[in-house]
Amino acid sequence: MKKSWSMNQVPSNPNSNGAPNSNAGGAGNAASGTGSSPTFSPLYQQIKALITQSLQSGEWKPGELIPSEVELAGRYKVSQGTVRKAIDELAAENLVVRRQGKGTFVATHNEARAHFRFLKLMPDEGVSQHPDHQYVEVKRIRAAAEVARLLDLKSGDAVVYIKRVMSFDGVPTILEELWLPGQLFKGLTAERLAEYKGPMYGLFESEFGTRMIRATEKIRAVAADASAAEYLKVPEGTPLLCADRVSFTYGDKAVELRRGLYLTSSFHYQNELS
Amino acid sequence: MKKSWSMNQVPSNPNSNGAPNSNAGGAGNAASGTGSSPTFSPLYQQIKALITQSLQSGEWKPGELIPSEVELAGRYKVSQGTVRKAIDELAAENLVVRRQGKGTFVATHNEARAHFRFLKLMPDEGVSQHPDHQYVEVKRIRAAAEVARLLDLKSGDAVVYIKRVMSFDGVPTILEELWLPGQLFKGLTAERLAEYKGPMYGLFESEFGTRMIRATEKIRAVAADASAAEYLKVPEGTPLLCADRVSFTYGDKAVELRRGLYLTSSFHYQNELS
DNA sequence: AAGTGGTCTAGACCACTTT
DNA sequence: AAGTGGTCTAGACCACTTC
Repeated sequence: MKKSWSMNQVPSNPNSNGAPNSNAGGAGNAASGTGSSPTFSPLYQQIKALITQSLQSGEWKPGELIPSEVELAGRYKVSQGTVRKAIDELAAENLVVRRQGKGTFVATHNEARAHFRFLKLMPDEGVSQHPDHQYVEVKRIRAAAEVARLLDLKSGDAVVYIKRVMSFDGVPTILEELWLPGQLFKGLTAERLAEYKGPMYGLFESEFGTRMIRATEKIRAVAADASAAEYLKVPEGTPLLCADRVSFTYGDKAVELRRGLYLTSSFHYQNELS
Repeated sequence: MKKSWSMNQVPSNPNSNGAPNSNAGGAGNAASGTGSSPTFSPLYQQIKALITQSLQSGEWKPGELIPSEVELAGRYKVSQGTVRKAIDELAAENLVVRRQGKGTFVATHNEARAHFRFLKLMPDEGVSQHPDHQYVEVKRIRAAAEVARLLDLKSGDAVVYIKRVMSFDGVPTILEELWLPGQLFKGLTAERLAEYKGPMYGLFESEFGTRMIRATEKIRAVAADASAAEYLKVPEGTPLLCADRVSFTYGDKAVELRRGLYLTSSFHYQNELS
Protein backbone atom coordinates (compact mmCIF):
# COMPACT_ATOMS: atom_id res chain seq x y z
CA MET A 1 0.00 0.00 0.00
CA LYS A 2 1.30 3.36 -1.00
CA LYS A 3 0.09 6.63 0.29
CA SER A 4 1.03 9.63 -1.72
CA TRP A 5 -0.37 12.17 0.71
CA SER A 6 2.15 13.29 3.23
CA MET A 7 3.05 15.62 6.02
CA ASN A 8 -0.54 16.09 6.89
CA GLN A 9 -1.06 14.02 9.98
CA VAL A 10 0.94 15.99 12.49
CA PRO A 11 -1.53 16.77 15.23
CA SER A 12 -0.91 19.50 17.75
CA ASN A 13 -0.03 17.11 20.54
CA PRO A 14 3.53 15.94 20.01
CA ASN A 15 2.93 12.29 20.82
CA SER A 16 2.95 11.04 17.26
CA ASN A 17 5.07 7.99 17.75
CA GLY A 18 3.45 4.63 16.90
CA ALA A 19 3.82 5.32 13.16
CA PRO A 20 0.42 6.84 12.63
CA ASN A 21 1.00 6.73 8.92
CA SER A 22 3.57 4.83 6.96
CA ASN A 23 4.96 7.86 5.21
CA ALA A 24 4.66 10.41 7.97
CA GLY A 25 7.54 12.78 7.48
CA GLY A 26 8.27 11.34 4.08
CA ALA A 27 9.34 13.20 1.01
CA GLY A 28 5.82 14.23 0.19
CA ASN A 29 3.89 14.65 -3.01
CA ALA A 30 5.72 17.58 -4.41
CA ALA A 31 7.93 15.35 -6.52
CA SER A 32 10.77 17.79 -6.24
CA GLY A 33 12.99 17.68 -9.25
CA THR A 34 11.36 15.17 -11.53
CA GLY A 35 9.27 16.59 -14.31
CA SER A 36 7.06 13.52 -14.52
CA SER A 37 3.43 13.44 -13.41
CA PRO A 38 3.30 11.86 -9.97
CA THR A 39 -0.41 10.97 -10.27
CA PHE A 40 -1.63 11.92 -6.84
CA SER A 41 -4.67 10.63 -5.23
CA PRO A 42 -6.19 11.53 -1.90
CA LEU A 43 -5.80 9.04 0.91
CA TYR A 44 -9.51 8.28 1.05
CA GLN A 45 -9.46 7.39 -2.64
CA GLN A 46 -6.66 4.94 -1.99
CA ILE A 47 -8.62 3.45 0.89
CA LYS A 48 -11.65 3.26 -1.35
CA ALA A 49 -9.62 1.37 -3.93
CA LEU A 50 -8.39 -1.07 -1.28
CA ILE A 51 -11.91 -1.72 -0.05
CA THR A 52 -13.09 -2.19 -3.62
CA GLN A 53 -10.34 -4.76 -4.11
CA SER A 54 -11.60 -6.70 -1.12
CA LEU A 55 -15.10 -6.58 -2.54
CA GLN A 56 -13.91 -7.74 -5.93
CA SER A 57 -11.77 -10.55 -4.52
CA GLY A 58 -14.70 -11.92 -2.59
CA GLU A 59 -13.14 -11.33 0.81
CA TRP A 60 -16.51 -9.85 1.72
CA LYS A 61 -19.39 -11.37 -0.24
CA PRO A 62 -22.71 -9.79 -1.28
CA GLY A 63 -25.03 -9.45 1.69
CA GLU A 64 -22.25 -9.83 4.23
CA LEU A 65 -21.12 -7.38 6.86
CA ILE A 66 -17.81 -5.68 6.22
CA PRO A 67 -15.50 -4.66 9.07
CA SER A 68 -16.49 -1.60 11.06
CA GLU A 69 -15.08 1.81 10.28
CA VAL A 70 -12.96 1.69 13.42
CA GLU A 71 -11.52 -1.68 12.45
CA LEU A 72 -10.78 -0.60 8.89
CA ALA A 73 -9.17 2.58 10.17
CA GLY A 74 -6.88 0.41 12.29
CA ARG A 75 -6.10 -1.94 9.44
CA TYR A 76 -5.19 0.82 7.03
CA LYS A 77 -3.58 3.03 9.67
CA VAL A 78 -5.73 6.06 8.89
CA SER A 79 -8.35 7.95 10.82
CA GLN A 80 -11.95 6.83 11.00
CA GLY A 81 -12.99 9.97 9.15
CA THR A 82 -10.91 8.97 6.14
CA VAL A 83 -12.43 5.49 6.06
CA ARG A 84 -15.83 7.11 6.41
CA LYS A 85 -15.31 9.28 3.36
CA ALA A 86 -14.19 6.26 1.35
CA ILE A 87 -17.25 4.26 2.38
CA ASP A 88 -19.48 7.27 1.72
CA GLU A 89 -18.50 7.16 -1.92
CA LEU A 90 -18.88 3.40 -2.14
CA ALA A 91 -22.37 3.74 -0.68
CA ALA A 92 -23.19 6.49 -3.20
CA GLU A 93 -22.15 4.07 -5.96
CA ASN A 94 -24.38 1.35 -4.51
CA LEU A 95 -21.47 -0.97 -3.82
CA VAL A 96 -22.23 -1.12 -0.10
CA VAL A 97 -25.20 -0.28 2.09
CA ARG A 98 -24.91 1.40 5.47
CA ARG A 99 -27.25 0.50 8.31
CA GLN A 100 -27.07 2.61 11.41
CA GLY A 101 -26.33 0.61 14.52
CA LYS A 102 -25.68 -2.57 12.53
CA GLY A 103 -22.80 -1.89 10.21
CA THR A 104 -21.95 -1.66 6.53
CA PHE A 105 -23.03 -4.48 4.20
CA VAL A 106 -21.95 -5.51 0.75
CA ALA A 107 -24.76 -4.59 -1.65
CA THR A 108 -26.63 -7.46 -3.27
CA HIS A 109 -29.18 -7.80 -6.05
CA ASN A 110 -31.11 -10.26 -3.88
CA GLU A 111 -32.92 -7.48 -2.08
CA ALA A 112 -36.22 -5.76 -2.58
CA ARG A 113 -34.56 -2.38 -2.75
CA ALA A 114 -32.36 -3.43 -5.68
CA HIS A 115 -35.20 -4.75 -7.83
CA PHE A 116 -35.83 -1.54 -9.72
CA ARG A 117 -32.30 -0.33 -10.16
CA PHE A 118 -31.88 -2.04 -13.52
CA LEU A 119 -35.53 -2.61 -14.37
CA LYS A 120 -36.85 0.75 -15.44
CA LEU A 121 -40.06 -0.47 -17.04
CA MET A 122 -43.06 0.52 -14.95
CA PRO A 123 -46.79 -0.02 -15.39
CA ASP A 124 -48.58 3.16 -16.44
CA GLU A 125 -50.73 2.89 -13.37
CA GLY A 126 -51.05 0.51 -10.48
CA VAL A 127 -48.45 -1.98 -9.39
CA SER A 128 -47.10 -4.73 -11.57
CA GLN A 129 -47.64 -8.28 -10.48
CA HIS A 130 -44.66 -10.55 -10.25
CA PRO A 131 -43.70 -11.26 -13.82
CA ASP A 132 -43.66 -14.66 -15.44
CA HIS A 133 -40.44 -15.56 -17.21
CA GLN A 134 -40.48 -17.88 -20.16
CA TYR A 135 -37.08 -18.97 -21.37
CA VAL A 136 -37.27 -19.43 -25.11
CA GLU A 137 -33.67 -20.32 -25.71
CA VAL A 138 -30.52 -20.83 -23.66
CA LYS A 139 -27.47 -22.07 -25.52
CA ARG A 140 -23.76 -21.66 -25.93
CA ILE A 141 -22.67 -20.12 -29.20
CA ARG A 142 -19.60 -18.48 -30.68
CA ALA A 143 -19.29 -14.74 -30.40
CA ALA A 144 -19.97 -12.71 -33.49
CA ALA A 145 -17.61 -9.85 -34.18
CA GLU A 146 -19.80 -7.15 -32.67
CA VAL A 147 -20.57 -9.17 -29.53
CA ALA A 148 -16.90 -10.03 -29.09
CA ARG A 149 -15.89 -6.41 -29.44
CA LEU A 150 -18.35 -5.15 -26.84
CA LEU A 151 -17.54 -7.93 -24.36
CA ASP A 152 -13.81 -7.58 -24.95
CA LEU A 153 -13.54 -11.16 -26.25
CA LYS A 154 -12.13 -12.64 -29.41
CA SER A 155 -14.39 -13.42 -32.32
CA GLY A 156 -15.53 -17.01 -31.96
CA ASP A 157 -15.08 -17.20 -28.19
CA ALA A 158 -17.78 -19.05 -26.27
CA VAL A 159 -20.81 -16.98 -25.33
CA VAL A 160 -23.99 -17.89 -23.50
CA TYR A 161 -27.03 -16.72 -25.42
CA ILE A 162 -30.37 -16.32 -23.69
CA LYS A 163 -33.75 -15.39 -25.11
CA ARG A 164 -36.72 -14.94 -22.86
CA VAL A 165 -40.17 -13.39 -22.67
CA MET A 166 -41.47 -11.63 -19.60
CA SER A 167 -45.21 -11.36 -19.07
CA PHE A 168 -47.14 -9.28 -16.61
CA ASP A 169 -50.58 -10.54 -15.70
CA GLY A 170 -50.24 -12.95 -18.56
CA VAL A 171 -49.53 -10.23 -21.11
CA PRO A 172 -46.22 -10.66 -22.95
CA THR A 173 -44.43 -7.35 -22.51
CA ILE A 174 -40.68 -7.79 -22.77
CA LEU A 175 -38.63 -9.81 -25.23
CA GLU A 176 -35.01 -9.98 -24.16
CA GLU A 177 -31.83 -11.38 -25.64
CA LEU A 178 -28.63 -11.65 -23.60
CA TRP A 179 -25.04 -12.45 -24.40
CA LEU A 180 -22.69 -13.44 -21.57
CA PRO A 181 -19.02 -14.47 -21.63
CA GLY A 182 -19.02 -18.28 -21.64
CA GLN A 183 -15.95 -18.34 -19.45
CA LEU A 184 -17.78 -16.72 -16.55
CA PHE A 185 -21.09 -18.55 -16.82
CA LYS A 186 -20.25 -22.22 -17.14
CA GLY A 187 -23.22 -24.38 -16.24
CA LEU A 188 -25.85 -21.73 -16.82
CA THR A 189 -28.93 -23.55 -18.11
CA ALA A 190 -32.57 -22.77 -18.75
CA GLU A 191 -33.45 -24.89 -15.70
CA ARG A 192 -31.18 -22.92 -13.38
CA LEU A 193 -32.68 -19.71 -14.68
CA ALA A 194 -36.27 -20.87 -14.51
CA GLU A 195 -36.11 -22.25 -11.01
CA TYR A 196 -34.32 -19.27 -9.51
CA LYS A 197 -36.50 -16.98 -7.46
CA GLY A 198 -35.61 -13.33 -7.67
CA PRO A 199 -33.81 -11.19 -10.18
CA MET A 200 -31.42 -12.70 -12.67
CA TYR A 201 -28.59 -10.48 -11.46
CA GLY A 202 -29.04 -12.12 -8.07
CA LEU A 203 -28.42 -15.52 -9.63
CA PHE A 204 -25.38 -14.21 -11.48
CA GLU A 205 -23.93 -12.79 -8.29
CA SER A 206 -24.60 -15.69 -5.94
CA GLU A 207 -24.04 -18.62 -8.30
CA PHE A 208 -21.46 -17.29 -10.72
CA GLY A 209 -19.64 -14.69 -8.66
CA THR A 210 -20.24 -11.93 -11.16
CA ARG A 211 -21.83 -8.81 -9.77
CA MET A 212 -23.27 -6.15 -12.08
CA ILE A 213 -22.26 -2.70 -10.89
CA ARG A 214 -23.48 -0.30 -13.53
CA ALA A 215 -24.72 -0.28 -17.08
CA THR A 216 -25.27 1.97 -20.06
CA GLU A 217 -28.35 1.85 -22.27
CA LYS A 218 -29.02 3.18 -25.73
CA ILE A 219 -32.73 3.44 -26.36
CA ARG A 220 -34.55 3.60 -29.65
CA ALA A 221 -38.00 3.14 -31.09
CA VAL A 222 -38.22 0.29 -33.60
CA ALA A 223 -40.89 -1.60 -35.49
CA ALA A 224 -41.60 -5.17 -34.41
CA ASP A 225 -40.26 -7.67 -36.92
CA ALA A 226 -41.98 -10.96 -37.59
CA SER A 227 -40.21 -12.77 -34.77
CA ALA A 228 -40.76 -10.12 -32.13
CA ALA A 229 -44.36 -9.72 -33.21
CA GLU A 230 -44.96 -13.41 -32.66
CA TYR A 231 -43.39 -13.56 -29.21
CA LEU A 232 -45.15 -10.41 -28.01
CA LYS A 233 -48.40 -11.29 -29.74
CA VAL A 234 -48.71 -7.98 -31.55
CA PRO A 235 -48.98 -7.09 -35.25
CA GLU A 236 -45.78 -6.84 -37.20
CA GLY A 237 -44.66 -3.22 -37.33
CA THR A 238 -45.93 -2.36 -33.86
CA PRO A 239 -43.64 0.31 -32.33
CA LEU A 240 -41.43 -1.18 -29.65
CA LEU A 241 -38.93 0.42 -27.35
CA CYS A 242 -35.51 -1.11 -27.92
CA ALA A 243 -32.92 -0.85 -25.13
CA ASP A 244 -29.37 -2.00 -25.85
CA ARG A 245 -27.56 -2.46 -22.58
CA VAL A 246 -23.93 -3.07 -21.72
CA SER A 247 -23.39 -4.05 -18.08
CA PHE A 248 -20.15 -3.77 -16.18
CA THR A 249 -18.68 -5.43 -13.12
CA TYR A 250 -15.74 -4.29 -10.98
CA GLY A 251 -13.01 -2.56 -12.89
CA ASP A 252 -15.37 -1.38 -15.63
CA LYS A 253 -15.23 -4.78 -17.23
CA ALA A 254 -18.16 -5.44 -19.60
CA VAL A 255 -19.81 -8.77 -18.74
CA GLU A 256 -23.29 -8.61 -20.23
CA LEU A 257 -24.93 -7.52 -23.45
CA ARG A 258 -28.68 -7.27 -23.43
CA ARG A 259 -31.22 -6.18 -25.98
CA GLY A 260 -34.69 -5.61 -24.61
CA LEU A 261 -37.77 -5.03 -26.73
CA TYR A 262 -40.50 -3.45 -24.65
CA LEU A 263 -44.15 -3.24 -25.51
CA THR A 264 -45.06 0.18 -24.15
CA SER A 265 -48.79 0.25 -24.62
CA SER A 266 -49.46 -0.06 -20.91
CA PHE A 267 -45.92 0.23 -19.56
CA HIS A 268 -43.30 2.97 -19.84
CA TYR A 269 -39.59 3.39 -19.28
CA GLN A 270 -39.22 5.58 -16.22
CA ASN A 271 -36.21 7.86 -15.96
CA GLU A 272 -35.12 10.53 -13.54
CA LEU A 273 -33.07 13.47 -14.78
CA SER A 274 -31.09 15.24 -12.14
CA MET B 1 -33.49 29.71 12.49
CA LYS B 2 -34.10 26.68 14.58
CA LYS B 3 -31.62 24.00 15.31
CA SER B 4 -32.95 20.80 16.69
CA TRP B 5 -29.59 19.22 17.33
CA SER B 6 -28.34 20.00 20.78
CA MET B 7 -25.72 19.43 23.43
CA ASN B 8 -23.22 18.50 20.81
CA GLN B 9 -21.03 21.53 20.46
CA VAL B 10 -19.33 21.46 23.80
CA PRO B 11 -15.67 21.34 22.95
CA SER B 12 -13.09 20.12 25.39
CA ASN B 13 -11.78 23.57 26.14
CA PRO B 14 -14.22 25.26 28.49
CA ASN B 15 -14.26 28.64 26.76
CA SER B 16 -17.62 28.25 25.13
CA ASN B 17 -18.94 31.69 25.78
CA GLY B 18 -19.73 33.76 22.67
CA ALA B 19 -22.91 31.73 22.05
CA PRO B 20 -21.40 29.21 19.65
CA ASN B 21 -24.84 27.88 18.91
CA SER B 22 -28.21 29.32 19.63
CA ASN B 23 -29.45 26.30 21.50
CA ALA B 24 -26.28 25.22 23.24
CA GLY B 25 -27.38 23.78 26.52
CA GLY B 26 -30.97 23.69 25.41
CA ALA B 27 -33.53 21.05 26.09
CA GLY B 28 -32.31 18.82 23.33
CA ASN B 29 -33.97 16.56 20.84
CA ALA B 30 -35.21 13.91 23.18
CA ALA B 31 -38.63 15.55 23.40
CA SER B 32 -39.01 14.30 26.93
CA GLY B 33 -42.60 13.76 27.85
CA THR B 34 -44.51 14.56 24.70
CA GLY B 35 -45.56 11.65 22.59
CA SER B 36 -45.58 13.64 19.38
CA SER B 37 -43.01 13.27 16.60
CA PRO B 38 -40.50 16.10 16.89
CA THR B 39 -39.30 15.73 13.28
CA PHE B 40 -35.57 16.06 13.82
CA SER B 41 -33.13 16.97 11.21
CA PRO B 42 -29.38 17.17 11.33
CA LEU B 43 -27.81 20.61 11.53
CA TYR B 44 -26.23 20.33 8.11
CA GLN B 45 -29.65 19.59 6.60
CA GLN B 46 -31.01 22.74 8.18
CA ILE B 47 -28.05 24.70 6.83
CA LYS B 48 -28.65 23.14 3.43
CA ALA B 49 -32.27 24.27 3.56
CA LEU B 50 -31.21 27.81 4.44
CA ILE B 51 -28.75 27.95 1.58
CA THR B 52 -31.40 26.58 -0.77
CA GLN B 53 -33.74 29.35 0.35
CA SER B 54 -31.13 31.93 -0.56
CA LEU B 55 -30.74 30.29 -3.96
CA GLN B 56 -34.49 30.23 -4.51
CA SER B 57 -35.00 33.82 -3.38
CA GLY B 58 -32.40 35.03 -5.84
CA GLU B 59 -30.03 36.34 -3.19
CA TRP B 60 -27.35 34.54 -5.17
CA LYS B 61 -28.13 34.27 -8.87
CA PRO B 62 -27.12 31.58 -11.38
CA GLY B 63 -23.45 31.87 -12.26
CA GLU B 64 -22.64 34.00 -9.24
CA LEU B 65 -20.24 33.26 -6.42
CA ILE B 66 -21.82 32.41 -3.11
CA PRO B 67 -20.15 33.32 0.20
CA SER B 68 -17.20 31.20 1.25
CA GLU B 69 -17.58 28.28 3.61
CA VAL B 70 -15.89 30.26 6.38
CA GLU B 71 -18.25 33.18 5.90
CA LEU B 72 -21.35 30.96 5.86
CA ALA B 73 -20.12 29.16 8.95
CA GLY B 74 -19.90 32.52 10.68
CA ARG B 75 -23.31 33.62 9.46
CA TYR B 76 -25.05 30.45 10.61
CA LYS B 77 -22.94 30.04 13.73
CA VAL B 78 -21.84 26.52 12.90
CA SER B 79 -18.50 24.96 12.06
CA GLN B 80 -17.03 25.04 8.60
CA GLY B 81 -17.33 21.27 8.42
CA THR B 82 -21.07 21.45 8.80
CA VAL B 83 -21.39 24.05 6.05
CA ARG B 84 -19.13 21.88 3.93
CA LYS B 85 -21.39 18.87 4.29
CA ALA B 86 -24.43 20.96 3.37
CA ILE B 87 -22.70 22.32 0.26
CA ASP B 88 -21.45 18.82 -0.61
CA GLU B 89 -25.03 17.69 -0.99
CA LEU B 90 -26.04 20.77 -2.94
CA ALA B 91 -23.14 20.13 -5.30
CA ALA B 92 -24.19 16.49 -5.67
CA GLU B 93 -27.65 17.72 -6.67
CA ASN B 94 -26.14 20.10 -9.22
CA LEU B 95 -27.49 23.19 -7.48
CA VAL B 96 -24.01 24.63 -7.00
CA VAL B 97 -20.58 24.01 -8.49
CA ARG B 98 -17.38 24.02 -6.48
CA ARG B 99 -14.15 25.35 -7.94
CA GLN B 100 -11.01 24.84 -5.92
CA GLY B 101 -9.24 28.08 -5.12
CA LYS B 102 -12.07 30.20 -6.51
CA GLY B 103 -15.18 29.42 -4.53
CA THR B 104 -18.63 27.92 -4.89
CA PHE B 105 -20.89 29.13 -7.70
CA VAL B 106 -24.59 28.89 -8.32
CA ALA B 107 -25.12 26.36 -11.09
CA THR B 108 -26.43 27.65 -14.40
CA HIS B 109 -27.76 26.12 -17.60
CA ASN B 110 -25.72 28.62 -19.58
CA GLU B 111 -22.63 26.46 -19.41
CA ALA B 112 -21.15 23.88 -21.68
CA ARG B 113 -21.12 21.28 -18.91
CA ALA B 114 -24.89 21.59 -18.40
CA HIS B 115 -25.83 21.12 -22.05
CA PHE B 116 -26.30 17.37 -21.86
CA ARG B 117 -27.92 17.09 -18.46
CA PHE B 118 -31.43 17.29 -19.88
CA LEU B 119 -30.69 16.46 -23.51
CA LYS B 120 -30.14 12.73 -23.58
CA LEU B 121 -30.43 12.27 -27.33
CA MET B 122 -27.05 11.46 -28.85
CA PRO B 123 -25.95 10.74 -32.40
CA ASP B 124 -25.21 7.05 -32.95
CA GLU B 125 -21.68 7.96 -33.95
CA GLY B 126 -19.72 11.13 -34.32
CA VAL B 127 -20.60 14.46 -32.79
CA SER B 128 -23.80 16.32 -33.43
CA GLN B 129 -23.58 19.71 -35.03
CA HIS B 130 -25.29 22.60 -33.35
CA PRO B 131 -28.96 21.99 -33.90
CA ASP B 132 -31.29 24.30 -35.78
CA HIS B 133 -34.45 25.23 -33.94
CA GLN B 134 -37.60 26.02 -35.84
CA TYR B 135 -40.42 27.38 -33.76
CA VAL B 136 -43.67 26.21 -35.27
CA GLU B 137 -46.01 27.69 -32.74
CA VAL B 138 -45.76 29.85 -29.63
CA LYS B 139 -49.04 30.97 -28.09
CA ARG B 140 -50.89 31.45 -24.88
CA ILE B 141 -53.77 29.07 -24.31
CA ARG B 142 -55.95 27.86 -21.48
CA ALA B 143 -54.83 24.79 -19.58
CA ALA B 144 -56.65 21.57 -20.30
CA ALA B 145 -57.51 19.43 -17.31
CA GLU B 146 -54.52 17.11 -17.61
CA VAL B 147 -52.03 19.95 -18.12
CA ALA B 148 -53.50 21.87 -15.20
CA ARG B 149 -53.28 18.84 -12.95
CA LEU B 150 -49.63 18.16 -13.72
CA LEU B 151 -48.61 21.81 -13.41
CA ASP B 152 -50.66 22.29 -10.26
CA LEU B 153 -52.86 24.93 -11.91
CA LYS B 154 -56.60 25.31 -12.28
CA SER B 155 -58.30 24.17 -15.45
CA GLY B 156 -58.45 27.15 -17.77
CA ASP B 157 -55.46 28.99 -16.31
CA ALA B 158 -53.14 30.64 -18.79
CA VAL B 159 -50.44 28.42 -20.24
CA VAL B 160 -47.71 29.11 -22.77
CA TYR B 161 -47.70 26.47 -25.48
CA ILE B 162 -44.64 25.93 -27.64
CA LYS B 163 -44.15 23.63 -30.58
CA ARG B 164 -40.78 23.37 -32.25
CA VAL B 165 -38.69 21.16 -34.51
CA MET B 166 -35.00 20.53 -33.93
CA SER B 167 -32.85 19.50 -36.86
CA PHE B 168 -29.31 18.19 -36.89
CA ASP B 169 -27.36 18.74 -40.08
CA GLY B 170 -30.61 19.76 -41.68
CA VAL B 171 -32.38 16.52 -40.75
CA PRO B 172 -35.53 17.03 -38.66
CA THR B 173 -35.04 14.82 -35.61
CA ILE B 174 -37.04 16.11 -32.67
CA LEU B 175 -40.58 17.40 -32.50
CA GLU B 176 -41.30 18.97 -29.15
CA GLU B 177 -44.34 20.43 -27.46
CA LEU B 178 -44.08 22.38 -24.20
CA TRP B 179 -46.57 23.72 -21.71
CA LEU B 180 -45.43 26.38 -19.23
CA PRO B 181 -47.38 28.24 -16.54
CA GLY B 182 -48.41 31.54 -18.10
CA GLN B 183 -47.91 33.34 -14.81
CA LEU B 184 -44.18 32.61 -14.81
CA PHE B 185 -43.46 33.21 -18.48
CA LYS B 186 -45.08 36.50 -19.39
CA GLY B 187 -43.60 37.96 -22.53
CA LEU B 188 -42.20 34.72 -23.88
CA THR B 189 -42.44 34.93 -27.66
CA ALA B 190 -41.16 33.00 -30.65
CA GLU B 191 -38.75 35.85 -31.32
CA ARG B 192 -37.23 35.72 -27.86
CA LEU B 193 -36.82 31.98 -28.22
CA ALA B 194 -35.40 32.08 -31.72
CA GLU B 195 -32.83 34.79 -31.07
CA TYR B 196 -31.55 33.29 -27.83
CA LYS B 197 -28.22 31.56 -28.11
CA GLY B 198 -27.81 28.53 -25.90
CA PRO B 199 -30.17 26.10 -24.25
CA MET B 200 -33.78 27.05 -23.63
CA TYR B 201 -33.40 26.39 -19.91
CA GLY B 202 -30.73 29.08 -19.91
CA LEU B 203 -33.26 31.56 -21.27
CA PHE B 204 -35.81 30.49 -18.69
CA GLU B 205 -33.36 30.96 -15.86
CA SER B 206 -31.82 34.27 -16.91
CA GLU B 207 -34.87 35.99 -18.40
CA PHE B 208 -37.73 34.54 -16.39
CA GLY B 209 -36.10 33.62 -13.10
CA THR B 210 -37.20 30.01 -13.26
CA ARG B 211 -34.49 27.44 -12.90
CA MET B 212 -35.10 23.78 -13.76
CA ILE B 213 -33.61 21.55 -11.10
CA ARG B 214 -34.68 18.04 -11.97
CA ALA B 215 -37.17 16.22 -14.14
CA THR B 216 -38.87 12.88 -14.62
CA GLU B 217 -39.44 11.25 -17.97
CA LYS B 218 -41.76 8.48 -19.07
CA ILE B 219 -40.59 7.00 -22.33
CA ARG B 220 -42.58 5.03 -24.85
CA ALA B 221 -42.42 3.89 -28.45
CA VAL B 222 -45.22 5.27 -30.59
CA ALA B 223 -46.17 5.44 -34.24
CA ALA B 224 -45.91 8.79 -36.00
CA ASP B 225 -49.32 10.31 -36.65
CA ALA B 226 -50.01 12.44 -39.71
CA SER B 227 -48.85 15.64 -38.06
CA ALA B 228 -45.65 14.27 -36.60
CA ALA B 229 -44.88 12.51 -39.85
CA GLU B 230 -45.12 15.79 -41.73
CA TYR B 231 -42.90 17.75 -39.37
CA LEU B 232 -40.27 15.04 -39.20
CA LYS B 233 -40.55 14.21 -42.90
CA VAL B 234 -41.07 10.50 -42.36
CA PRO B 235 -43.88 8.13 -43.37
CA GLU B 236 -46.89 7.98 -41.13
CA GLY B 237 -46.54 5.08 -38.73
CA THR B 238 -42.77 5.40 -38.36
CA PRO B 239 -41.74 4.32 -34.84
CA LEU B 240 -40.83 7.33 -32.70
CA LEU B 241 -39.52 7.55 -29.20
CA CYS B 242 -41.93 9.56 -27.08
CA ALA B 243 -40.61 11.19 -23.89
CA ASP B 244 -43.09 12.84 -21.55
CA ARG B 245 -41.21 15.09 -19.17
CA VAL B 246 -42.24 16.95 -16.06
CA SER B 247 -39.61 19.44 -14.86
CA PHE B 248 -39.34 20.87 -11.38
CA THR B 249 -37.83 23.96 -9.86
CA TYR B 250 -36.99 24.65 -6.21
CA GLY B 251 -39.37 23.08 -3.74
CA ASP B 252 -40.33 20.29 -6.13
CA LYS B 253 -42.69 22.64 -7.92
CA ALA B 254 -43.60 21.45 -11.44
CA VAL B 255 -43.03 24.26 -13.94
CA GLU B 256 -42.73 22.57 -17.33
CA LEU B 257 -44.46 19.85 -19.29
CA ARG B 258 -42.74 18.62 -22.38
CA ARG B 259 -43.52 15.95 -24.90
CA GLY B 260 -40.66 15.07 -27.19
CA LEU B 261 -40.96 12.86 -30.26
CA TYR B 262 -37.56 11.60 -31.30
CA LEU B 263 -36.63 10.08 -34.61
CA THR B 264 -34.14 7.42 -33.55
CA SER B 265 -32.88 6.16 -36.88
CA SER B 266 -29.48 7.79 -36.41
CA PHE B 267 -29.82 9.04 -32.82
CA HIS B 268 -30.48 7.26 -29.54
CA TYR B 269 -31.53 8.11 -26.03
CA GLN B 270 -28.47 7.58 -23.87
CA ASN B 271 -28.95 6.50 -20.28
CA GLU B 272 -26.64 5.48 -17.49
CA LEU B 273 -27.82 2.95 -14.91
CA SER B 274 -25.95 3.02 -11.67
C1' DA C 1 -23.49 -2.00 28.40
C1' DA C 2 -21.20 -2.28 24.19
C1' DG C 3 -20.75 -1.67 19.34
C1' DT C 4 -22.08 0.57 15.04
C1' DG C 5 -22.85 4.28 11.91
C1' DG C 6 -24.29 9.53 12.03
C1' DT C 7 -23.33 14.24 13.36
C1' DC C 8 -20.54 18.09 14.89
C1' DT C 9 -16.54 20.57 16.11
C1' DA C 10 -11.70 22.35 15.98
C1' DG C 11 -7.50 22.69 13.96
C1' DA C 12 -3.89 21.55 10.75
C1' DC C 13 -1.99 21.38 6.23
C1' DC C 14 -2.41 21.00 1.03
C1' DA C 15 -3.57 22.56 -3.78
C1' DC C 16 -5.26 26.03 -6.51
C1' DT C 17 -6.34 30.86 -7.78
C1' DT C 18 -5.94 35.67 -7.48
C1' DT C 19 -3.85 39.91 -5.77
C1' DA D 1 0.61 36.80 0.63
C1' DA D 2 -4.07 35.95 1.13
C1' DG D 3 -8.24 33.54 0.21
C1' DT D 4 -10.73 29.49 -1.39
C1' DG D 5 -12.07 24.75 -1.48
C1' DG D 6 -9.93 19.83 -0.47
C1' DT D 7 -7.96 16.52 2.69
C1' DC D 8 -6.89 14.57 7.16
C1' DT D 9 -6.94 13.97 11.97
C1' DA D 10 -8.78 13.67 16.79
C1' DG D 11 -12.29 13.66 19.88
C1' DA D 12 -16.95 14.28 21.45
C1' DC D 13 -21.72 13.05 21.55
C1' DC D 14 -26.06 11.10 19.38
C1' DA D 15 -29.25 7.44 17.49
C1' DC D 16 -29.88 2.83 16.65
C1' DT D 17 -29.17 -2.15 17.31
C1' DT D 18 -27.83 -6.04 19.79
C1' DC D 19 -26.44 -8.50 23.86
